[in-house]
Amino acid sequence: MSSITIKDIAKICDVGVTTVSRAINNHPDINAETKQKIMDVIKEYNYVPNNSARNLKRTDTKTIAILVKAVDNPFFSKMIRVFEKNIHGRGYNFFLQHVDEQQDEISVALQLEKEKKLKGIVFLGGRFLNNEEKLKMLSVPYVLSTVGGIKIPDGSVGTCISVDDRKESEKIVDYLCELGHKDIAFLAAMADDEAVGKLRVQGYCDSLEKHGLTFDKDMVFYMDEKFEPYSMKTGYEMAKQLMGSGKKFTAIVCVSDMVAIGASKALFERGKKIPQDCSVAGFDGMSQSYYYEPSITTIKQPLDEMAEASVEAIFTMMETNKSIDSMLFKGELLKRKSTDRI
Amino acid sequence: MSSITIKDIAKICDVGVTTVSRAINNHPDINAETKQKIMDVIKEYNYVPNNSARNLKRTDTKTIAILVKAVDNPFFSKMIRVFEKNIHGRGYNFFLQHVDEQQDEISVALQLEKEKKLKGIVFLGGRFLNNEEKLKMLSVPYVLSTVGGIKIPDGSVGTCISVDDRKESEKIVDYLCELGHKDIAFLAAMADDEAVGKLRVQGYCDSLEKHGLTFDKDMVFYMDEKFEPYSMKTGYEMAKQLMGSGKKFTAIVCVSDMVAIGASKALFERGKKIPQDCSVAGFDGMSQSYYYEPSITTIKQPLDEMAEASVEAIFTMMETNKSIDSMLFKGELLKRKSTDRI
DNA sequence: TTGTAGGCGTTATCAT
DNA sequence: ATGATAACGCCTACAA
Repeated sequence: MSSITIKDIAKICDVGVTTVSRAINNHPDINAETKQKIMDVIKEYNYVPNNSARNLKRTDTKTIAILVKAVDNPFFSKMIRVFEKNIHGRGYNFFLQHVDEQQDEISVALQLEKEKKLKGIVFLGGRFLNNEEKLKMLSVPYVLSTVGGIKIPDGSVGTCISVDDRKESEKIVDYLCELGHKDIAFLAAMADDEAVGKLRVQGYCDSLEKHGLTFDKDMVFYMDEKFEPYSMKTGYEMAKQLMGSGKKFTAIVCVSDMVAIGASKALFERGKKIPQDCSVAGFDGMSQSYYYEPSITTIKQPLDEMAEASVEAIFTMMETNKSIDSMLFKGELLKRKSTDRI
Repeated sequence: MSSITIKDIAKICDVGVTTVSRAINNHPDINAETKQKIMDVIKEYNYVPNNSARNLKRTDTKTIAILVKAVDNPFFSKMIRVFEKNIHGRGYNFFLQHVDEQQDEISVALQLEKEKKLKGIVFLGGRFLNNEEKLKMLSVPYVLSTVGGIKIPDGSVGTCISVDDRKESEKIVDYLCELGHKDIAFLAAMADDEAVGKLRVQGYCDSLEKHGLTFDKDMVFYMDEKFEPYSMKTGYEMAKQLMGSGKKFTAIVCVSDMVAIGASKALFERGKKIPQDCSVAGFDGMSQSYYYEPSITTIKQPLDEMAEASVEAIFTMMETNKSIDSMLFKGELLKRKSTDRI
């Protein structure tokens, strides 16, 4: 049952293992004929080199890992394509690894770093707050992509790339204010979300203040742990809570497009019309927001740019071995049908 | 720069490498104190065992790989959770690997099988038609999950698990017929999709025939390669094509919920009302179909059951080393607002 | 152009 | 309970 190895191939071809290795790895100094013969035998016997053995021995791997937290974030799949293109374009391989909700992404990275002899790591999403100690343990450069506000600890090489959550959140609330809304509810992330969640609420506050509106903490609703975060379901539940609260509101700003869709459903169920009875805004700029009826006003995150910048950053850091300043990207306000003058 | 190894730990603790290995792997015959001391040192030095070396040496790994084609299929993420629960519940580890559109999933599996010493493989989605030769090369049992109609070649151990695409497609078209529709368009998968795509079209035909309606090939629209398959965009484009064709239709059945959402958008753009002017039906039963306005009539695939059956099957095959008959699951017709009497 | 031998970091075997 | 040592499968000096 033990499967075929390079030695077996060597024996069959009546050559040394080195020669087989050369054939496999496209080394230059090998006779074309012998190489052909070896490749034929390899194909015939379905020989597949053992990657563990390779990784163990190899030194210069030219591979970058992308660790994705929460696979089901449709948001990320577009970025991954950009990563792929750009990384391959530079002659590197990349390796996509999913990190599930319970796993700690840094621990996974630490393992992979050794196992695959990585040159760099891109984290797509994830929680890094209060994790400086662990980040410091990473011995290769890393990018926290779509993650803002993390301080890169001295002694490690990394950077953060994200949209300017606070400013963009302010921007979309500004828009609603300009449309004449004064009672604007906010459907936020989990109460303990210190990163994205908090920043977007702050932007909301910034805008209210700027427009002379008073912030009412009861107009902010936080996700319940028991629903999937950022999901339609959670938006639906929050909107029901809002409506049940008796608070008066003419607009709802949501922490994500999916939440906005869920909230809209709750409004429709109560017989409300969007935007006539209530305006609804999202955040992220996912294609769902366009296809929904009515199309949803949102902030489009510049995913392509951010992905490109991430690759750029990781390669720069791999060369210089020095951290780069964090980058904040601007979003784009997409004015659509779900919002209107009051 | 070379990182710390088991030998270093052994030296620091003044014990043999074997003892350290025992500590790491929770072997029974080791003194509790020495074990504690070793674990402390490991923590202090942030030692992480090299997985490549482990995999190389290990024999009994108790791990199953799940290869997912097209991560961004939101459809799969729910199943993955079920897999996780059930596999861990049986004391096995599992490893999630993403396979991108260009990669050949069987080749990836072949590599992983060796690299990770896998005991079994679950393929989630993917194309396997005319790939019997390659499937045969797999030396561990496998399940093709959400994939129907593939013949498991002799000489390998595997099975297929999927919804009964043909029957369920027939079922939803039946429902539209019962509502009085006679001009039913079908937005299908790619023309060359011999699996899911073809089966669902067949179900459509079955139903038409049963109801004494004549099949009109011009009422079937296939996805264009240039759009992302099964996406809202592709549904949108197909619906526009349909409307541009001049064909009369009172209902549209779509190959997926996402396609249905895209198609709905196109209808709305032309000022059509759903379901008053046109009924729309999807397939899959994704939560999106519920949250959309109007909620979309669809066939709900029993994802949980299918995932559980997949795990059940892989473990059974790992024990018996014999293939299992393919399984077809029934879906559930969810009657919602997007469809109505003509 | 080709082959031999040693070692990558770990675990398994066999002593002690 | 613990340790020395030989694999695991591959790559890479170095030698021929």
